[in-house]
Formats: sequence, structure tokens, C-alpha cells
Amino acid sequence: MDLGKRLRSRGYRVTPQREVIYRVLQENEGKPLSLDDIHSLACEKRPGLGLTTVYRTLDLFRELEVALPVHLHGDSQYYEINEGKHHHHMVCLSCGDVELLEACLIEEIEDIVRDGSDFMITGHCMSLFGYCPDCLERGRGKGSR
Amino acid sequence: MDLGKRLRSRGYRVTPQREVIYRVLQENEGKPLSLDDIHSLACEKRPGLGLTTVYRTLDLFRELEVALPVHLHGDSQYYEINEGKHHHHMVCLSCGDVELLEACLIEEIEDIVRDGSDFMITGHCMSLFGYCPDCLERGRGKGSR
DNA sequence: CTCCTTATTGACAATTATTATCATCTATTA
DNA sequence: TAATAGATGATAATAATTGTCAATAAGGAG
Ligand SMILES: [Zn+2]
Ligand SMILES: [Zn+2]
Ligand SMILES: [Zn+2]
Ligand SMILES: [Zn+2]
Repeated sequence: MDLGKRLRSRGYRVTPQREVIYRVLQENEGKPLSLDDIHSLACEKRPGLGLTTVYRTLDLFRELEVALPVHLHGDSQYYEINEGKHHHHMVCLSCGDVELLEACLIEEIEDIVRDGSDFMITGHCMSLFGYCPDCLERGRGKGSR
Repeated sequence: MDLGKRLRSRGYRVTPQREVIYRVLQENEGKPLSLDDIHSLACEKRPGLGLTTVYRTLDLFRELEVALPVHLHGDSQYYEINEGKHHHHMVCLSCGDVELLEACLIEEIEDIVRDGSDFMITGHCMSLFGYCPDCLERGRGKGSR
């Protein structure tokens, strides 16, 4: 569904700022972006767009599930567009590169949980950490970062 | 291995502050604590302990792998003691309760990755979100939080 | 045990990140 | 096109994190 429908159907307005931020997320599908990343990229398309607006818009997008929060090691909160293509991430501890991982064993885990507790699982997140092929090749498999 | 050895073997000193913070983590095994949580609890045992020291100590503990960072939804960074008992978490979206999940299918995922890429996995994190039995019983399965 | 050396601490200041306020602007609808 | 209410951006206010430095105290030598 397109952004306009998703916004209007909940009583929110379609604004250029929201469209720009949405486009930034769309163009970086699979690449988690920090708030500052989003702000910089959005400002390229619409100079002057305020950082406050980025905060507000991402809160909204998260509420509407237009964007999903992504947890990686490191301080910042990252965001990604939610295109319904469920996936996870592999983060290189040396260069910080983020690769996509489409595999997910959540059903198996849900089975395990169902047998052992009454917790109802509705979502999850997962990140794998390690070293990307490039860093391994360059002998940076144990480098800092 | 005990804290003293872990510190001294790397040239760090054993201080009461570090011991107190370690004890706080130990007494809350399985329950992720935020920096403020840790600070409050540590201050009960040692009034006056500075927040700066908590920041510094947790950076150190993380480096020494005495503590592990835990990612949950929400802003704060959480920490947990690393007792070698690998586990994950289930977070209730209604009451915020965190339950332990000892199940982990990382080996299966590593197999999948090995077949599909050359990324070398050395660690991972995972959290499941949903509703705890209490909240389900109270009909708060779709409540806010 | 006492004295040195130097890592560590805590108070404070400086930065940085996030949230609140409010006048102005503008998307929507009639 | 005009009216209305939501949204934006500038600014201020808070909160979170990091840096500085004099005072303290842990660990090692004697
Ligand atoms: Zn790499
Ligand atoms: Zn998954
Ligand atoms: Zn609950
Ligand atoms: Zn695991």
C-alpha cells in the first residue's frame, strides 16, 4: 500500500516532508539508517527539513509500521522501511558493513516457546555479528571497531 | 572465573565500585538493567557512587565480556552479566516484563549462512516481543505500553 | 607494613541527543 | 476559495553522554 493511503486512512496528512523521508527509507531498503543518516539524506532532497520533523516522522512511521526499528550494536537507533519482506541482519565487527539475512527460524522458536510457556509471540528481532568476507580476506577478522 | 582475576589479568585494578556493580549484575542475572537501574542499585550498596563510573565500568565490562549489551525495544541500552549461560529474551509489549528464553537455533542459522555467504558469525542477539501470560489473562493482549 | 606509582574515581563542565513549546504554515474538506 | 486543524521549523528546555582534572586509593617494590 502506498504512503498516502496509509497516512490518510488513519487521519494523518500527507506532507512533502513525510514523502521525502519515506523515499529515503525506500531507497535504502535493507540498509538500516540512523536518525542523522535519514536527516542528511532527506535534506539533500529538501533542504531545511528540520531534525525535529525527522524524529516526529519516525515515531509516526513506527506507529503505522511504515518503518521498523532495527537494533544493532552501537548507540544509535536505526530504522528501516517495512516492505513486508521480513529479514534480519549480519553486522561486520570490523568495517561495520550490514548484510541482509533472509533466513529466519522464528517458527521453530515459536514451537519451542509454545511448549514451554504461555507467552504469545507477535514479533522479534535478531542480528548476527561477525566478519564480512572482505574483512576476512584482508586479515581484519580480529580487528577493532 | 571471578572478577578479580578477569580484571587483574588484563592490567585493570579491582575497586569497590567495580565489585559493587558486578554484584548488582550478578544479583539480576537474566534481568536486563539500564544504566540508571544499575546506578540506583549500586548506590544502595555504596552511596555516592558516580554515574560516570557506571558508564565507564560498563564500557570496561563489555570490553572484558564480563557484561553483555542487550537490545530491547525502547530507547535505553540494557546490560546483563555474562555467566556463559547463553540465552535470549521475550519482552511483554503490555507490561514490559522480560522473560528468559533459553532456546537458541543459532547453529541452524549458521548452517544456512555458511551455505549462502562467506560471512563469519561470531555472535548474535535476538529478542522476541509479544504478551506475557499475565497480560493475556487480563485481556491486555493488545494494550499500549 | 610503608612508600611509590599510576589507574581510578567523582565533581564539574562541556557536548550531544531528545523532547517540549509555539507562532506560522499548509493539507484537507466543504 | 475559505475555514479548520494538523504539521512544520525555530527555539528553548531537558536529558543523556562524554571530557577534564584534582584527589584518592590499588597494587607492587622494598
Ligand atoms: Zn567487514
Ligand atoms: Zn525473523
Ligand atoms: Zn505483560
Ligand atoms: Zn542464541
